[in-house]
Amino acid sequence: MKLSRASLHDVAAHAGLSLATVSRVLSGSTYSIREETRKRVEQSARELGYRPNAIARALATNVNRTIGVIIGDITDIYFAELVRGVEDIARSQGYMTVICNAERSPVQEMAYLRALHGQNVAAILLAGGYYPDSDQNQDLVETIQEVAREVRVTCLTDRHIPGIPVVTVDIHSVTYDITRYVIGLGHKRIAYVRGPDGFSVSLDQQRGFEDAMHEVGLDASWQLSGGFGLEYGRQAATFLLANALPDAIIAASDDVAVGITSTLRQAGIAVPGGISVAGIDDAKYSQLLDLTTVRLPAYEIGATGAKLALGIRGNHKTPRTIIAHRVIVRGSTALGTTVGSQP
Amino acid sequence: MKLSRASLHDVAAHAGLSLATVSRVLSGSTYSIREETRKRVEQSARELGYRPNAIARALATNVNRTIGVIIGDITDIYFAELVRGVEDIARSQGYMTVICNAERSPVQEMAYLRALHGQNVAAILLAGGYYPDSDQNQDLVETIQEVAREVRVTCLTDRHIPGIPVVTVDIHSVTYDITRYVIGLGHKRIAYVRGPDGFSVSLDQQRGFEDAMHEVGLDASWQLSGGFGLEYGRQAATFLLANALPDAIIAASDDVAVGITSTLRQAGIAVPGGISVAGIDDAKYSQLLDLTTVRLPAYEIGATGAKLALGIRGNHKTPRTIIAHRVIVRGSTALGTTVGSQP
DNA sequence: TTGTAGGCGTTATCAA
DNA sequence: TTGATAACGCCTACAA
Repeated sequence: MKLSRASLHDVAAHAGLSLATVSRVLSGSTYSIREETRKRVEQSARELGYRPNAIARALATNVNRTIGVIIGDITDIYFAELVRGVEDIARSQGYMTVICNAERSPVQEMAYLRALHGQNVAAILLAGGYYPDSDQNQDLVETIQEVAREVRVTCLTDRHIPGIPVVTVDIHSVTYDITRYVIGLGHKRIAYVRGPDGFSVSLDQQRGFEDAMHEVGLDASWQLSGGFGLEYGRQAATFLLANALPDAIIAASDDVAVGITSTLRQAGIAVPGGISVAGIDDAKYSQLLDLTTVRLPAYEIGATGAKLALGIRGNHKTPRTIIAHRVIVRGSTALGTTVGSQP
Repeated sequence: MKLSRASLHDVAAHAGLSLATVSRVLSGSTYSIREETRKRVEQSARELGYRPNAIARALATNVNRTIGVIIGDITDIYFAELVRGVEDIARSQGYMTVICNAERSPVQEMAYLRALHGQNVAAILLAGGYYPDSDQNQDLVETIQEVAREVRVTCLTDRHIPGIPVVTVDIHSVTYDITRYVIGLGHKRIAYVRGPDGFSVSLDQQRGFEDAMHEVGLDASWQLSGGFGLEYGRQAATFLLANALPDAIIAASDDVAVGITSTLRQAGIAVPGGISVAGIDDAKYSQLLDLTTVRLPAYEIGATGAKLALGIRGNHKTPRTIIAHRVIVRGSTALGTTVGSQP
């Protein structure tokens, strides 16, 4: 019996008061209202089961206490943690968070950007890398700029768009640091399993790896292209097993590292005895699996982005905020044959 | 320079046409419009950078082409897959999906329910179990019923609320089936690591385990309370190692099973040689880790729920839709000592 | 084919 | 302290 929902108008009629008065009571405005009147309004509202219409309210006030987060892949634990960071801050400020899963598609990112803009959200957080050379990237950048003229857009990945603040980890340093650590263990023949081809994060990671290798005069050309999922780890390991094995492998993500490790072990190769393996993320299972990795502060990135966007921190002008990462040394890497360097 | 956004009114003025005509062109209505007029409107809209205001549109039409999903834990891969199912269907029907992460809190579920209701979404999908005996459960049920009078609410877990359709897996059978499978391998001393205490899913699982054990006259009292995360698996395994070890362990989730398995192996216990371990979920890593488990059709549940809610399937009256699960036999379980039964 | 005007549910600005 | 009434931006009979 889908009754049509009671409006302010109905409550006013029921209470024998004006619309304005009822609105003042029910919108929690700090207006002075006679106590008895207030009571009467609340009573009527309750009897009629009144629920404010957020849409109408948003139209009238032109503010919507909602913050939108567009993420690259809901299946990736990195984004899950990032979202939790956003939500905690948003909730503490009385904002609701809506999550949009773009599945790493620029087309969908644009659609969500438009949709959130249309919803008049207070802020939009755009998380996840991009394909700099893709056909749609230019469109996407334009859409971002367009939307950003009317709502605060913050990028939670390292994009360089004038006027759009960025909160991110320094991806180049992440791979640089883990590579240096592995080199420090004495390994020389180090292979690197990349993320998706042409993806911004992959490119930054790759440069980090190469810079670290070149800096000590090692060959950085042993690279396998892949992705961030487990299956790429298995593929890479299978390929290496069928060809030649390195001393150590650095993977684009913990998932990939796990795929590599379990495939190697199934083939009878000890990790770290035979080959050292390191990942990137510090996913929740990594500690348990004793995986050496780099902790990416996903939660903090989300939280900091939300603070920035909501104006609790900085003035949304800070162009680039870097959140610190940290190499986490665990048991999937061990000293190489050549040197006994410090961890 | 936050220009105030161009409205239909502005476009009309710019094009020298009436508001109505412009609206008809820009809202994609199937009205007959002179081609030249249409061109002129589109031109003006482009020049002014017009973007429709979804809020105003929703207010005027009283329809909002968005569907809301409230999930229990964004960190849990089960919900990620479920959300993907919802999104695929929603997108195919031209709906946008917003995800709300309630973190298994009834209070937050209520808040999101209210908020989505206020947003006038086309449908709300409520996924994730609940605490039947918690203080807030009654409030939550009432909120659901209240909201459901005005927007289609569908539960994606086995809740029994009059008038609210349910799409779910038969959880009791899930544990029953995996337990029977493990029993069939010849194991007798079987321990069960539960989900969170008092949680609906845990209770159903537990009954499934107990029924299967009792049916063949085995003792079902070897249970450890826990949760769905990795850490509970490690805790449980640590406890068992310190006390007595069973022949087989059935875990409330794949994460828990992985926690158990790696902890046991680190302690030198072979899996499945020493102890068989089985999980529930069939998470994406389970195949790689060769874990025996039960495949929970999260994606299908999401997709079916969305179809139901959007009226593409059934008439939203089907009270209870069960999606099939399936035991996936892999290498973490092996024949027990007593019997050589069929897999 | 195009235009006029009323309404969607709220808030906010004036008066009273 | 309360009440009219004009926005907010858009859609849609109804008229022209």
